[in-house]
Amino acid sequence: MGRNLSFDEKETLAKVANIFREKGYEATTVKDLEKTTGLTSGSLYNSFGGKEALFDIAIGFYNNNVVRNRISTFLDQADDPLSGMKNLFHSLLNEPDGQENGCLLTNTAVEFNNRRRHTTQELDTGFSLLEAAFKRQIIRCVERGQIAKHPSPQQAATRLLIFYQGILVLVRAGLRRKEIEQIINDEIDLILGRRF
Amino acid sequence: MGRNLSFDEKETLAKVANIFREKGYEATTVKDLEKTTGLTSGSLYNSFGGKEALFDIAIGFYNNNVVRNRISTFLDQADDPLSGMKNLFHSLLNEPDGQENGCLLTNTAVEFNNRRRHTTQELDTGFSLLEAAFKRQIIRCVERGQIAKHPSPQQAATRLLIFYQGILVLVRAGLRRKEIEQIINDEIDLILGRRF
DNA sequence: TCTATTTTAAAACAAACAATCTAAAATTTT
DNA sequence: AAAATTTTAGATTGTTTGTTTTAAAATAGA
Repeated sequence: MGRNLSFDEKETLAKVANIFREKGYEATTVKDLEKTTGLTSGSLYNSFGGKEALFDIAIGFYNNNVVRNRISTFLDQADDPLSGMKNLFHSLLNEPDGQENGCLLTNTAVEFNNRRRHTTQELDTGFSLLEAAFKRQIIRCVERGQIAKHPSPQQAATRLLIFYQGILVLVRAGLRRKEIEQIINDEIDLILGRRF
Repeated sequence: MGRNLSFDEKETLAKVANIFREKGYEATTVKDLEKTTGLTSGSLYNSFGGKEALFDIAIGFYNNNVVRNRISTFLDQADDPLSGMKNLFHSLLNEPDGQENGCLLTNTAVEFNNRRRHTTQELDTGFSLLEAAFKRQIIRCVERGQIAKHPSPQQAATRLLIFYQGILVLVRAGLRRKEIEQIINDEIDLILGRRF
């Protein structure tokens, strides 16, 4: 058995997912991947296959790490479920690095329409992850008495998913941050059926 | 003064806008442009400049023709403003050609983040066109007594814009058409403040 | 009809692309 | 320490990319 990999696979995939998130699949070159990971194309191809395979792996990584982590932090672990929900949406507007790269799932869904069937499947997984978390959170809000019993938590969750994606489109374009900031609380209250 | 152009400029731009809408900027090659327009690269470069210039021109065309035309047909010319609004949203789910290409503005906003500043400007124009039309329509709904006087037509219009973009993301990925179909009427009623 | 000017088609261009190959370096196992 | 096996870096591959050039065809105006 020869030597081991000199790089941390998760760390590399995080970097890869991030550059794909920033530039999209087509605009990202293998040279870009070399630069951000610090590896050469030989290493990348040896470990992951080609650019396309790397992209698919990166999306899976994004689902199982980034998305799940955000759901866990903002929703499941939140003491106050309603505030947690709102915080999650507000966090879309203030990305840590100041860039406006949106979400890899959103960006990929738009870049490829229904051409690439297997990414579509990964995307559906990611969207379903979000939607299911929204639904859980709505039920928690009801249990805490923060909102009235909702006629259809499932439908409300899908609405939130659409709202979530819509925000990410405008964020990605760098448009209307201030307006969206003010809208989020109202819209969530509205979808969740709070009356004032 | 030599000969005139042998092709119709508007017709060509419509085809160009459509292929960019389908495949995105990066994935569209000059060969694709030649194929869909029936012109050679020489003609295209002579008339419009390069690929990038052609893209910018195509977005302008899309705003001033496709978007404005949809607003006019579904909203401004609708006898029943509330139904017109709902019809516009439902039309997103059933594109005539069966493909799911979404909207050129949405797709472009996501493909380029805030890298390309001049497309950002055209995008803002397009989004504002939609938002302003939504606002007009809300006011018309109030005048007709279809909804109660809205506390902030402007804010509601922005919400509709976000909802609109969110739908286009899911449509583009070919996901959840049936669910969205059922949600549209409720969500519009909700944003517009109809009580049941 | 003639001339000037433009469009057009096809070939040609350099640059950039994803992908592969090669030989050397590294390190695990024996 | 030796042998086996893998990673690695760098060079190189053949394609594809966007763009330009060329010469011929077309046509508007005089």
